[in-house]
Amino acid sequence: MHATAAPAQATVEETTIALSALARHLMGEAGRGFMREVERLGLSMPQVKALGLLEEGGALTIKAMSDRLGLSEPAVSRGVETLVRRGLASRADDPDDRRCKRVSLTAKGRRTFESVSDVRTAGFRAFVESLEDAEREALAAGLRPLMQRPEIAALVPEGASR
Amino acid sequence: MHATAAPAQATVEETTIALSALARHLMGEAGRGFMREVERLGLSMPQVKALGLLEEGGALTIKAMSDRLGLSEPAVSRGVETLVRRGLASRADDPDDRRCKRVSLTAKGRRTFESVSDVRTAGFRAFVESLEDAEREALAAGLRPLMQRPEIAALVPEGASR
DNA sequence: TATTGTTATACTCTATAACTATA
DNA sequence: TATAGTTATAGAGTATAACAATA
Repeated sequence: MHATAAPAQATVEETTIALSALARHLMGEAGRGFMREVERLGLSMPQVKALGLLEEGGALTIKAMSDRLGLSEPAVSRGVETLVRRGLASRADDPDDRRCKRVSLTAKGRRTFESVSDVRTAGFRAFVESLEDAEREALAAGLRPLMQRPEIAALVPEGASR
Repeated sequence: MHATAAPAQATVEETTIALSALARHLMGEAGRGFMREVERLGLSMPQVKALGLLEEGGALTIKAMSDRLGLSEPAVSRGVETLVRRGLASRADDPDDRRCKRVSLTAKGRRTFESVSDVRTAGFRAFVESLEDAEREALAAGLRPLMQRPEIAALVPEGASR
């Protein structure tokens, strides 16, 4: 055992435990309002995921959605059918490959996803607002370096940093 | 607008945005292995939640589980039946009120939940290990004050801090 | 022949309603 | 009369298999 190895290892475990506890708290607390909103809109979780996928992804094929959602093609086909029937998505023939259908979000679908997404963000905001100034400042300082990572920065919604 | 209000408000929004992005990253990344383990064990999400409830809660009635899981009593009754059949939970008559059944975790059920829980923690640990030393130190410093909050400290598993 | 999407079928999970047994 | 739990039934969502259209 090296003296220099101990602190880093301790920080890994300490940070893992703290991060786990925080994540569980956020999922439980902020997730409640999220699930209520999803239910209020009469959506299922896979449908919400599909809307989120389409919101970032553009015009996707059933196959592409099936791969990224981890659902069978028939399940996606039927799910998309439901979204189209409710006016949240639209289906168009692909001119380049007529076997494919291209699924896109309608304006209503986009609004619906944003509504769900806003409720989730509001849950996180409520948590942040519940913190003491010192706690919030410390948390902000701890998160700031992580936001430089592209894989995390990519998850910031478009107009959020304005 | 007061000059002192602006920084705090800015920190709330900045922190909310960063926390949202981190939470989404963790749910997506660490959640993947979690879902794989749940599937590998042939469990559904409500079953996992039920195991978690029983793990902390002790001997619960169907009614109590129904309330806390947000599921109907018949759904819980059948779900528990499945857990009992698989040897993960046990059902006993309540001697004080013979209308009630008391549901508890078996040793196998406890091991099963810990297995699922460990995979989730491992996902968080992998993220923490992926960080640079400076990032990890900063995150640890940012989380430390939050761990003083009882509602978050309560979510730390029993033997985790040893 | 291979691939995309849909339809056919069966299974699981859920909720509401009706029922049994206790209180 | 009210409550805890189960059973009956129906609806939503899923997967596998079989099929149609296109490449």
